[in-house]
Amino acid sequence: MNKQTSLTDIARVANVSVATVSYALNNRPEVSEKTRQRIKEIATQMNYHPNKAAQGLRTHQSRLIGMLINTFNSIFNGELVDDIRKTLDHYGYSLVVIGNSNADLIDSQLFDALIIFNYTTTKSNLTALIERTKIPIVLMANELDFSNVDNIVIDNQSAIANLLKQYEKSKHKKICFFRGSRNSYNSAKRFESCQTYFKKYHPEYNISKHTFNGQLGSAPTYPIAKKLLSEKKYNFFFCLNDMMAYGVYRAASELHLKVGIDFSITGFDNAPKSGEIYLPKLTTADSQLNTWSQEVAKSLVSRLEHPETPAQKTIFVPTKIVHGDSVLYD
Amino acid sequence: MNKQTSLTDIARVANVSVATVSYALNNRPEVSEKTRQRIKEIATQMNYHPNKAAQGLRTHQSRLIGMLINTFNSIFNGELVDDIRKTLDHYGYSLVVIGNSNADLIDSQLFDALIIFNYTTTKSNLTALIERTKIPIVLMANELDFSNVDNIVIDNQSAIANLLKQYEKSKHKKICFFRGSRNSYNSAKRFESCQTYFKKYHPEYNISKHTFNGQLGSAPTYPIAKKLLSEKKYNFFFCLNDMMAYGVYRAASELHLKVGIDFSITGFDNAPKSGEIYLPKLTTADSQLNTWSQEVAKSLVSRLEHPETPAQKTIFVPTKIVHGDSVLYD
DNA sequence: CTGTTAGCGCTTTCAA
DNA sequence: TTGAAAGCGCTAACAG
Repeated sequence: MNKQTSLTDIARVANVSVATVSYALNNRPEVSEKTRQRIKEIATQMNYHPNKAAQGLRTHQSRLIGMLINTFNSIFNGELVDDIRKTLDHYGYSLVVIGNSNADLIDSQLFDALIIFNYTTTKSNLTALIERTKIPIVLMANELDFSNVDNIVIDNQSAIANLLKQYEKSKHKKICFFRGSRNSYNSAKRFESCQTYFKKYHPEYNISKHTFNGQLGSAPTYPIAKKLLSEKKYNFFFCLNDMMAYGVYRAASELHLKVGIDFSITGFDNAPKSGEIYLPKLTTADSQLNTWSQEVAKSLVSRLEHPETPAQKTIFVPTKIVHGDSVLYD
Repeated sequence: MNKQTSLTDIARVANVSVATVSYALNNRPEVSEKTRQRIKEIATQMNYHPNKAAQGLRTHQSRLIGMLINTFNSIFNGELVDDIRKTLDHYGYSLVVIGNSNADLIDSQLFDALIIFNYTTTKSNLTALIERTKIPIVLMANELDFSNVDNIVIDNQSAIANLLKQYEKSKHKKICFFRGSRNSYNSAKRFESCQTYFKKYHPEYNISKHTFNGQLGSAPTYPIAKKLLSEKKYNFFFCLNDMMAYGVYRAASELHLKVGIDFSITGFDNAPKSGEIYLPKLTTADSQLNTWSQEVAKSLVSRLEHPETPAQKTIFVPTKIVHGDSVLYD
């Protein structure tokens, strides 16, 4: 483990001061083009790479953005993370993802900003974390009111409204709901929106009595769906995410029931990876990952580059209905 | 963004020197128990958290272990990452995951060690990266010979041998293979093992002629499988991972063919999350994530704590056959 | 245009 | 048992 080359090493070889080397490598105008070239060459030859710790200590910024996630497993949306990473990269920031119990890293002044994604903890833990962390924060599945946090979340409410429009237009009227756990922000929000809608337009129908917990997964949904489908009590399955919808698909396939004919079904998320082998195509709401990741990156970068920029509080990322053939219309 | 408290701040308040504060907080014997307590209390009160950059600069170690991955999407095994993270955590190291194009972070002396997982690049890129990086490295899907790298990989060969034993015992003899791309280390290794086996035991059967590219996914596999199943040319589907096997399942279901009766099939990985809704249970090889992650963490920690420990070159993590009902025996 | 120097926050040697 | 001080590698203010 022989030492990495440092600025001092280069300075010695180039016969200049460390300052000059620093200027040269940071492309600052203080140095002549000739020296710059010479120093850059030497640096490359000596395989120089700046020491991030030293830079960070000196400048009080790391250009590192931390993303805190619960688990690398689970409902974790990789494409979204990739998108955010790329956008931040473009602005010269690096995304580093850390798990749950490494949250203490955040306190060690390693990150310039923070993205909290898919991170479930008690509200008080999260609040405490935010309160002692003064850097810009984006919450992607929460709505909390702090001066340094932007909440950038899916517009669940309008998406649900659009999805329920499909229900209104459908021939199938006996509706039931599949939701996930109560402490999933998105599942809770979506269900709330359903309730509000039904209280307003179909007050006679108490949807809580027709709601099942599919735990946001196809596996837990499948047996429930199989039972419900055989009983023929429902013919519209309103699923609060796609995975659960595919659990229903599977059950239907085994019962030789035709999706979009014998019954209707909608999902949420437009997660093609999981469902591309299912036919017919599912009618669902696309979370527009691209817009979402752009907003997240933009929020952080602008607050980082212009510290006076205030957090914008809550941004609702629009969704788009993707029309499949899983709903039978009137 | 008012400044974080530093050792100096605490020293001032406690009326001691920074050295004493450092001793106290690092639980070193040089300081009296009384002062230690007093200082610790003050530190907590002042919400002190050590600055990692400063620590790292001074000690030349960060206790940060970087994991380099290709994409956060794809064939990325979250459970495995979680396991590694937990084990490292237990030894006092934090895992941070970074994507593809942020590989330059590695050169910035931020990490004490490196895990390269699921990272596809040209061999020369990877080699160059390893050569200029002097810290301990674990490769999880590659076999490269460098003094600072351990290759800790699935024992594909013995797994394939065990899987092919199922084929030998099966009633179904018309075998075909589903593999992924050639630059997937695991897919390549597995296919190689199949070839070696057939050359030895069934030299008359040239398996390349009966091999299809399912791109390691169920979606690309599905249409190919549907065609093959209808043609009835094959009745044993040997899939180099589970996802492709589920593509075949789906095709079979649509053709009303019974898995384990009309034809046999095996997988690889034992990825329950993806397949738990498929019946009957797939016969596959379990990659024993737990053993794997332990080995990875142990290798790094021991090399970190005892720098004289040499890399052990290649460790093959054993697999275990999981018997399902997808093979019809004689 | 180039060099000298202070100092970021921390650990650790050496002296008291 | 405590403190003074050096220095990790870097940036930037200031002097020349």
